[in-house]
Amino acid sequence: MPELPEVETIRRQLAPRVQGRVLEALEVSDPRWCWPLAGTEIAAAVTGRRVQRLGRRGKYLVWELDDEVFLIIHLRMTGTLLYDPPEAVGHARVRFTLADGHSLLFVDPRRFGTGQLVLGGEALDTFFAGRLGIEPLEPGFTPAHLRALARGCRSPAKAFLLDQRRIAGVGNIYADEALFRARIHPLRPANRLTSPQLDALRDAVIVSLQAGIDANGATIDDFRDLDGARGSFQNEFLVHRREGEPCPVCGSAVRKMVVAGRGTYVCETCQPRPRLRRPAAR
DNA sequence: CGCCCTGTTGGGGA
DNA sequence: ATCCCCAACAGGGC
Repeated sequence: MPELPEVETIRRQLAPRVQGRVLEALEVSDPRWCWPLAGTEIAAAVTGRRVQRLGRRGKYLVWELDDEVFLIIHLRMTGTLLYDPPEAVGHARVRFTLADGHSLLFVDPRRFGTGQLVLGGEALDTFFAGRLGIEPLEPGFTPAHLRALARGCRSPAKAFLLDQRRIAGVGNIYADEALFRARIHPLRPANRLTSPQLDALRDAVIVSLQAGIDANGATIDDFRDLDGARGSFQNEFLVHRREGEPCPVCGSAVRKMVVAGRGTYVCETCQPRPRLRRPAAR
């Protein structure tokens, strides 16, 4: 459930509670979590080290420990972090114990979440360079940059946004929201977007992600914050998961379709369907 | 009750 | 480059 805004929300809540603290223990009860490393190897590497900073890159949470030891956590679909959790919590996978007496529990029913150990700043750069593109909320995410990314990309705009190697952190929900705000149909090939459309898309990505951060990730109905509190407002989205409901702009019914293998919500009045290109003459 | 489908992600293989 | 399937589980519809 966490996309960039949700991971950022977790980071902001968690950072003041762990930064400057020493990790006293790490117990991994699910071997899948840190495969191919063993839980004991991760524990040995992080134990006794201080958390210098808790950062984020795309949808990854980055624990920067002493001696350039990095623990990189990804929550995938259903991962959650709980600070000082109650005793009986199902699907507990990893327990962090801090030297100040507090603890943190990684909970993940579906077990897609991962924790990886990276040694050295250079290895960290390599790790992200192979998987993540630009940070959409950083100044480098310019109209020119987005135009360069779209050039030569024949995939539908939705697939273009979901590819983490181009833009880091946009997931299925915020992709729908950004495309709606930019009035772009998810099926339109990225390399056939006009310059004004790409400029609008850049702004729409930023606005959509920032709206999610400003809502503390509470827009996703499943989202639990560090203290297990549920988001108060569900359904803050403009079109996502609003099949059949009226478009907030024009009132026509929001349609659901499958694009890039994911459920996709669109107002086909505001986001006109691309014309099928005539097959090349031969 | 059981079967089938869907899902907030990313990696690997075709 | 691009598409499809899969990981493992819960919940909803039929």
